[in-house]
Amino acid sequence: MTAPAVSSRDLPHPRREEIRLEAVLHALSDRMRLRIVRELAADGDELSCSHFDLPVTKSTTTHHFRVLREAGVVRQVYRGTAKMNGLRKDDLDDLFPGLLDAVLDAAAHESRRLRDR
Amino acid sequence: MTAPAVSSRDLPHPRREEIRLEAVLHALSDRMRLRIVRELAADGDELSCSHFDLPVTKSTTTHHFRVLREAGVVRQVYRGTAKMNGLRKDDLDDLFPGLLDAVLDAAAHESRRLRDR
DNA sequence: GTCAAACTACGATAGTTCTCGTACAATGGA
DNA sequence: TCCATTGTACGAGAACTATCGTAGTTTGAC
Repeated sequence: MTAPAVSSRDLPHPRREEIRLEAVLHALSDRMRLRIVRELAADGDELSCSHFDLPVTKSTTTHHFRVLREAGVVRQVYRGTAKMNGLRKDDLDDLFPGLLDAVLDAAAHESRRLRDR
Repeated sequence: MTAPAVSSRDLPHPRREEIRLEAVLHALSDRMRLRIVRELAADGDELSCSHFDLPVTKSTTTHHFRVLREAGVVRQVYRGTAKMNGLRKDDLDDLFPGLLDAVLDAAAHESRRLRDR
């Protein structure tokens, strides 16, 4: 038990040592999820699910957040009716130094490149 | 046409600018394929498909190499009866600086960590 | 207690993926 | 020419994925 539950509703997260590279890469290999992770990294803080304006339904959004959580990429905590999402940057940086930043850089590179024709 | 065909049998590859981050991450998010890429990176040279002793059948191996090729991760060329595979490190490093090395480092970290209990 | 907001659960569908086995094709040597 | 090596094509099955819609739960405010 690292942190006290913020709500009666707890969500299962992999412990740091249970996070697997393949699962992380898989979680990041989807348009929507990469977009979520980029926004979380850019903001640097916790964001609610509803903050993201994704072109899919709410239930699909729920699905993508669960994939990210189960892979160990984000940490989710209920705060009232909202479910807050935070990047597990500390855990990822410890396990896979430089990986998250490299992926974020790569995503930025690519979107810049595609934008400039 | 960058390089002359080594054989009458040519294989389709994405051009550098057609390589997509999500496809690369997806290609790398599989046990077998990550293993292939790690061996290619460690060897530094071209290796034939048969060089890899993967715990799957030949047709499955063919499948994985095709996924890697179509994502732009490896370049495949026929040389006699052998099909040689080389990492497209130059292209990947140009498009996504540091990404490949970060993934390879992460894989090395993880396998070391799992080996040491 | 009622209500709206936020999110989940479940069932369904269409598409993709990983895997195999069998049969086939191309190459290079004996 | 015949053969061994190497890899492909095709068909198929089981599992997974992304997506949706509908119906439900939890919470906080009124």
